[in-house]
Amino acid sequence: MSGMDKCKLMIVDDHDMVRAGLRTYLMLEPKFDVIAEASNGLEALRMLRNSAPEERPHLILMDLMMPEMDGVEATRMIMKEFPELKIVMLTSFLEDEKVVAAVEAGAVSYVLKTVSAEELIYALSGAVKGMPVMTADVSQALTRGLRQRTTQGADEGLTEREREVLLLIAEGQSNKEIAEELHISIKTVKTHVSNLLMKCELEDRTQLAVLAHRKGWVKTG
Amino acid sequence: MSGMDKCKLMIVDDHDMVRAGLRTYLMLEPKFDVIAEASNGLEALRMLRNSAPEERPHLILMDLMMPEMDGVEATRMIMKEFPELKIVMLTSFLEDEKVVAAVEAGAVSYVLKTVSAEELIYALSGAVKGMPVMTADVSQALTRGLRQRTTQGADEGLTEREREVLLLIAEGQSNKEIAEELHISIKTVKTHVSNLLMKCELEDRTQLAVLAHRKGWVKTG
DNA sequence: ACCGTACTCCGTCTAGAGACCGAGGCCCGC
DNA sequence: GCGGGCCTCGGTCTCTAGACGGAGTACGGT
Repeated sequence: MSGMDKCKLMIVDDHDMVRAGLRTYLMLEPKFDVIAEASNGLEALRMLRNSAPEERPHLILMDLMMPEMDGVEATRMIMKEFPELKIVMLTSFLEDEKVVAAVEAGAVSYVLKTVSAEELIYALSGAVKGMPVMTADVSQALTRGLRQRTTQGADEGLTEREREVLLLIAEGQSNKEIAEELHISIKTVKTHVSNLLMKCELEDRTQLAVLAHRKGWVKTG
Repeated sequence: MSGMDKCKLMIVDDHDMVRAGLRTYLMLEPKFDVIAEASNGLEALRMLRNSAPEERPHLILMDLMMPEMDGVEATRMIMKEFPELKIVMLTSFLEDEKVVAAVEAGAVSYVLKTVSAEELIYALSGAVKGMPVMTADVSQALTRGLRQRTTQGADEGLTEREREVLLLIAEGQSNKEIAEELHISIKTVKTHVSNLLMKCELEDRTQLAVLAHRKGWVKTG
């Protein structure tokens, strides 16, 4: 896009009031034009698919935590179908893993919701050009998260079934309970657990449960 | 306050943009007048203390999660010093424990950030009269949280030593490792673990680890 | 046809977990 | 002094967890 055009924005956040706040923020900068809003990732994706190319936004302000489809997953899918779009991730919390996941998914920038209007506009202006604008704490989280990833990177070598078992372990269930819940024998559960321990390089189920909670793989964590 | 007066509001939230959104929400209803804003509980408390009684707000819209002092703690302290104020808790997440804590601290209502402007104004109008306005999911969370509290309310019947052991279990350590770290014998560790299981009404160390993470008793959780 | 991966199940075996019993030392309040 | 709570340690016992080896099925790619 040329420097004189208006930059078309899409806001994706499940909180009405956050969207309202963003709109007032963006009113300060006339070059940004909010042309669409969605309340979750899936809705955003559908809106993009159902719109003509010239109607699509240039930039998407995407919340990280949303129902239906979260920001990381939505970013991944949107970047696959519409790689020309720039996505800025917006979030309340600064979690190392999430920052890494967002950047890996294709987000240009990662902005905390504590930003002022000026800071946000600065970050968006950079993002339009594909330039990430990160505050010091975000970039620290990014490097910290990457370092953790490489040292204990056993994130996704897990089977679907193994992930199921892991989640149940993280709920505090015994092998017997897991076997009943999944309709398999205890022996099979033990096999899965052994494989999990081997892949994650841990020693017992308690450490698996701790890992799952630390990584945020379990809901009520 | 009489029905004709304007209702003076204070907004407490660490996110600039949420405050901006709330202001635009409240512009729809002229009887509400936002007279003050704070970005955390401590700041709100200080503002109240440094203001004359006639300058103080009638109603406070308080975010739950904030730096410095969170919404529950702030509510507790504000209600102690200014019991005539009504406080509406505002949050992104529906956690049973938090709802109970908020109500116990003295909040009139508990509102999710997903509300629309109309719903928020309705809730605030009720809160002014001291009437809690809860959506179905919030009241469900409240009753669920209260039930959990009574059934497994063994939050603080734990000994100092037991808490130490619990934290190490929540780190994924074995009895032997815990014994070495605390310089006691394995037998003693087993005693503490048994007492923990009895007091928390759980069945094994993995469930203890899960409990500790769920309750947020461990840092990297 | 062959190989690789995922999922399933079986038996055996060892070490740890946890229950249940008891006991001694310590400190504090009655 | 005496009781009670906390921390400590011991023994015995049962059961689960997990390791290890083997094996069958199914599905998909080469």
